[in-house]
Amino acid sequence: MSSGDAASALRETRRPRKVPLSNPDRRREVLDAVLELLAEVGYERLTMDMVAQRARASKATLYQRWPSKARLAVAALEQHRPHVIDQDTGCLVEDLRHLLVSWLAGWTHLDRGLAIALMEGSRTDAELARLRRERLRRPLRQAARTMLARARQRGQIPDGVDADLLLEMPLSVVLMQVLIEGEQPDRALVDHIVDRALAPLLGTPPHEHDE
Amino acid sequence: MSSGDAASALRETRRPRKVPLSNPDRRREVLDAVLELLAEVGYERLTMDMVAQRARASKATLYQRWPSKARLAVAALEQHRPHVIDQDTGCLVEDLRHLLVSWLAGWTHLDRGLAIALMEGSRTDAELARLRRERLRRPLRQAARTMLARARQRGQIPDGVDADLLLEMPLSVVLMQVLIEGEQPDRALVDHIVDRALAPLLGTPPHEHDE
Amino acid sequence: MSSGDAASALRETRRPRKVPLSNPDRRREVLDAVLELLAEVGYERLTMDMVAQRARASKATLYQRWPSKARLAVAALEQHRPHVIDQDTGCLVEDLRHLLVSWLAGWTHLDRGLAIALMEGSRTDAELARLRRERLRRPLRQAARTMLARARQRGQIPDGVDADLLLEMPLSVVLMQVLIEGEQPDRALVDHIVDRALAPLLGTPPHEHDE
Amino acid sequence: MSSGDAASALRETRRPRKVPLSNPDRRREVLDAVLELLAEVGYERLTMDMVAQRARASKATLYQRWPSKARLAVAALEQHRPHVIDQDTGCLVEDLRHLLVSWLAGWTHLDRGLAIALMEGSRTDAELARLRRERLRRPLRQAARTMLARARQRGQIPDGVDADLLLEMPLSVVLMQVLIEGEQPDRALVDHIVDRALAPLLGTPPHEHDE
DNA sequence: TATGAATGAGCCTTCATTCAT
DNA sequence: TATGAATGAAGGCTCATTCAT
Repeated sequence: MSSGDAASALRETRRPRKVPLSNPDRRREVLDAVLELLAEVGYERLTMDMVAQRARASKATLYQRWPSKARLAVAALEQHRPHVIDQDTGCLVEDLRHLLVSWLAGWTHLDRGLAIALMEGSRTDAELARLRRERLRRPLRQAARTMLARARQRGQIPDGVDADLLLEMPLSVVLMQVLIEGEQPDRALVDHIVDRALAPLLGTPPHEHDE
Repeated sequence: MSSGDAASALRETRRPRKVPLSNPDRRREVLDAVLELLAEVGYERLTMDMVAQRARASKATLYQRWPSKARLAVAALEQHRPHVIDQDTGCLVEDLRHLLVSWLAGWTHLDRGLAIALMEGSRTDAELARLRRERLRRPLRQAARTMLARARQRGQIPDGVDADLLLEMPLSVVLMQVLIEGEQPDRALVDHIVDRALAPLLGTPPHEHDE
Repeated sequence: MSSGDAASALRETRRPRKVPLSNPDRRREVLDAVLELLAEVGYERLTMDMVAQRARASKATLYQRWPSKARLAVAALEQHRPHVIDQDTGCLVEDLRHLLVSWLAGWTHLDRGLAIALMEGSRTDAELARLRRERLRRPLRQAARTMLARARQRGQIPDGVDADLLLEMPLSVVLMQVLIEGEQPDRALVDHIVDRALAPLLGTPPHEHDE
Repeated sequence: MSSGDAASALRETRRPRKVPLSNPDRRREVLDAVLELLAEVGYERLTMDMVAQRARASKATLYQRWPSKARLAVAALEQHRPHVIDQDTGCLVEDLRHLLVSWLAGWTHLDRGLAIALMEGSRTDAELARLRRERLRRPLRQAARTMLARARQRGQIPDGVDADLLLEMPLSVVLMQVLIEGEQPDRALVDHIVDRALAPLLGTPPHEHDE
């Protein structure tokens, strides 16, 4: 009998527990459980028992691969990389809109909880603090770099304006909405910011966008 | 001299505490200890033992006044009201700068920790969730309302611009800087945002400011 | 204003707390509260706070008069004396019935709880142990003594029978019913025992009694 | 000899406990500790620390197997089943004597304390209340059923007598003696009741019994 | 005397981590 | 390697009792 597709075997939540943590699919399965729980209850309230139960592993097994709760959380968050797509529309405002929307699209219901968990855990774990800094805004910023370079070349950035702030401002507004108000971010918020602040301030003519 | 000023008695850090919690100064002293600890370790890691120790009270005494850890935290945060000053300079950009700077001035080293503690605790306590929503941005927003109304009357808000976003954007940038990057916010950051984004975008001539 | 009838003043559950414990009515009021609580929650679960609240006194006041929880409970139970009436009907079986019924009549809903509380508290307090022994059966036994003497004189006690057991048996059955089964004892149970055991065994002709 | 008999390993009171609670002998050992403590201090005053200490286990270990103090007590009492032996001597009075004596023989020094603990705990725990009803008299009653049936067939039960009371009365007397007077029940008490009440009342000739 | 308030010593329960198989 | 089980060290909350007014 060939062992077949390990991932699909795991998906059948049937008995055959026995897949070792050396198996990457099994490892991912465990880390996904951790992510879910971090998002649901936060870092402090996450217990190793919860993880063991949801991942159907024994705590001792978890400790075999990850030496502490903090390191397990770090491993889980390391694996969770948000993705952002930069697209060249020829217009700074539209490029910004695309960037923000693509970033939002990657936010699942997990991410709000994870962001808070990351802040919580950062107090006591340096690795988590590093992840917090790296993950929450850096991906978007990096993607934005080339986009803003294009805009500068096209002369779309007014004199005296720090281009980075053109991304920073809408991004921060969206993140705050999520973290503080606790609401799910959506495309409408991005459009509102773009259309009622960035576009008029940058002197870009109003854009027709679908939906 | 009679038994005299209770507050001054408290200041002498002599053993025989014994000042009752019915004394407002003593109560404030305890709540301040709670605020410090919330800022230091967060809500989940805050223990009643810590509070008792720092406030030099027994846990039983604390429970006599506040029926649970959550309610104690709420009481502490209730007492900690941020303050913001609106000043009419005749110029939207300068009014904004003043508002943000006065808001920042109210941030002590506590506030970053408290903001995170508030997010942490919100997961499990509805009162804390309410406080999170009320405290983190509402005070600034309300102060901003009249300021923005003035600017609109003066015709300083460009067509198509949602005036609220003119506050929301710099404010969010500062808050994110604090929460995500973990840095102390300072006047320089406010000035940077105002001078390198808002002013040029709003077409306001560069302003000379001290420091 | 004359202070009037202290007891009636107490009954009006209005403000005028202030009656000192030196007042016997006030003292009785407190001890009644203790009895109620003992019956409701037992000895161990009785707290001084409960007593203070129900009696509308401060704990410190209670401790002024009674030096400990155990002594307060003892005082309350001391004051609660069951009463039994012996009546001469000329017939042993009917005398017994009357005795048991009069004893039962004195049982309020309190007594079951008190009996258990007494056993609970007896483990740690010698005074309560003494009360347990004295109160639970002695009153009835003493009342029974003369009754049984009369029966002996009338020749109603068969040869070889220990007269004390003629009381002890039905009494124990009723007490067990209460303590173990947790049911309220009633006249029907007494009648059943008398009519379906004592009377036939003693050769007494069946008696007509109203229900 | 291999690692061998777990029970004998337990008997050597050496340090390295480590025998898991999955081992029935170890489990019984723990539950026996609970029974002892229940008998000694009652239900309310029983603490998990006491159990842990006497059973040489950690509290956390206890909680792994039993989810609460109440359930642990229930488990201990469930395991402690009184036993009664019915023997056919051809004579109702002697059958009764045997029944009561065999029941008494099963009473260890524990049972008085347990009976009280059961009444205490019943106030707050429904499971304990059930146990109280089931354990304290039911075993004896059931054993008595067939015995009384035999007696009825033999015509040994006088007209008008409720046979159940013939057991209930002596049984209650003994139980009350134990619970109220706090004395150890012994064979002499049973003999006294049988010889000085039941036998003469039932018209059975005096019986010679040893000791 | 009556009381508002304080407190040391627990109590039940949980958790991250480690053993032994 | 995976796991069932054990545990020291808290953590939130309560209680009998004592102060101070």
